[in-house]
Amino acid sequence: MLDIRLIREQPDFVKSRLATRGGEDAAKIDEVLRVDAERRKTETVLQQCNADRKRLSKEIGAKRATGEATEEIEARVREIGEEVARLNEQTSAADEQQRELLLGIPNLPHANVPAGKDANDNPVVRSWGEKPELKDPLDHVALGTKLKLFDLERAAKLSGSGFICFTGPGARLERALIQFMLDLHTREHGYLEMSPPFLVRRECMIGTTQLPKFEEDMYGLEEQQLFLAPTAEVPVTNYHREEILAASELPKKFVAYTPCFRREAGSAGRETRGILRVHQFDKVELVKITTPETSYAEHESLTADAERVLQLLGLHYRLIELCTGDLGFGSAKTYDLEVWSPGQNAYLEVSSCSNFEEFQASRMNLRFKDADGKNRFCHTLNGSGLALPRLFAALIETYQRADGSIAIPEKLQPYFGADEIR
RNA sequence: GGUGAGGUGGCUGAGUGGUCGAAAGCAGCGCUUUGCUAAAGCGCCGUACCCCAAACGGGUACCGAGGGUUCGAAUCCCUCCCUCACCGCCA
Repeated sequence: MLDIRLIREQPDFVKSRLATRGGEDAAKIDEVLRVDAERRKTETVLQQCNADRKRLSKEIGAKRATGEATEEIEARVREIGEEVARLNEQTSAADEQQRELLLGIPNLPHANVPAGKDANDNPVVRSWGEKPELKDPLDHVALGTKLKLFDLERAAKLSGSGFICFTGPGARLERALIQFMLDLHTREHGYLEMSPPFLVRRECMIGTTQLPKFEEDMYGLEEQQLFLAPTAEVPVTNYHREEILAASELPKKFVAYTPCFRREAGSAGRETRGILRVHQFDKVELVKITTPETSYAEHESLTADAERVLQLLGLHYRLIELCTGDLGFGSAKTYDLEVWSPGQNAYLEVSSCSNFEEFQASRMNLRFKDADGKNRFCHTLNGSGLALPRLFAALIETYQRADGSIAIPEKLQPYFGADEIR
């Protein structure tokens, strides 16, 4: 969340940066300032009362020791006590209100993020490879059905629409991709592999900004007060929550494969054909915890690490930068990686690489000790490396052959154990 | 799930109602002594927040979390969370 001190000291700057996102957050800033001023006023009075009570209580102790009467002071302290209780309630209510307001205000876009209204204004940063030349390519649903790589109808029988059941060579290809990506990131890019819990506490979901704003998109277990993680970002970034790390151990680089659970409320009809938008999918996720000084360099290298997957698999892609109006709630800067899908005749988002700066760290109280011994918030970053179903779709569509079989890219063959599917 | 023990500062560990934000030791930082190493002595050494133009200034809160009792709670009571041990159940 945003630093209340920054809001206090430079409200106009904060408002103008938020305005580039296109929302109406200026009113929230005014509201939070009002609550903050009120809160500090009562807090000062409260602290004065507490000081009085503390002093007088000690006096009672001293007088009792010498046998002096204390009834009068006791009565006074009791009065102050009532006042304290009242003010206490007021301050903690204001505290809570302030935190709630702050949790609902999005991050400031980094100064160099291109201004824009929506996805149409996202500039292409670079692209790699070429669109494959295919005559009447089948899309992944046709291919997958024909070669029995997955079964969407039977998956719906199990869990409803929006679920996939990979089968036979499809299941094996999925697993091969996961293994391939984990090996690449751990062996060549220096990430530490994690296999975290998939169910997480509410505080974690607040820490990485899924809550409180996007609760309707999350699956939760009401009774147990746990949520199904919509991405490994949640358990992995929160791994060090409430900790003070040594500057020397930063940056920390984690890679984790997990299933991801998303309700996708309100997205019915959009990109819902086949396996492109589902309620449960697998993903390999990259997470970094860094110092503020290095986070943007680490952001570039994290993005490059994700791109490497597509390069090694020989899949055409482009990298776009999200403009201010399209930026996610907690992000200061984001690159989206889009792979080419011959079947859709479109680019599919397979990774979103973001630098959250201290937005998440402040929510989860994740800090490090700097060279001067001061505790400062870390910066957190993450990006998919990559999301499986769309990668799967782009891969089988790109490598389909005229005879209906699918070639397996060379780098993947050792993992898949064959050079084609037919 | 049951029973029992426990959760105090970076660590170890005292503290069972008053002057305790908390003894002591270790680690860390600074200074002094010393030919070097070692050792010794002295001092500093938690976090968050509030007031102040600012300070090596003043203040409040925090002893797992939240409530309660009391003039006053690390200390007493209740609820919850977590850790450990044993038992039960289980992949």
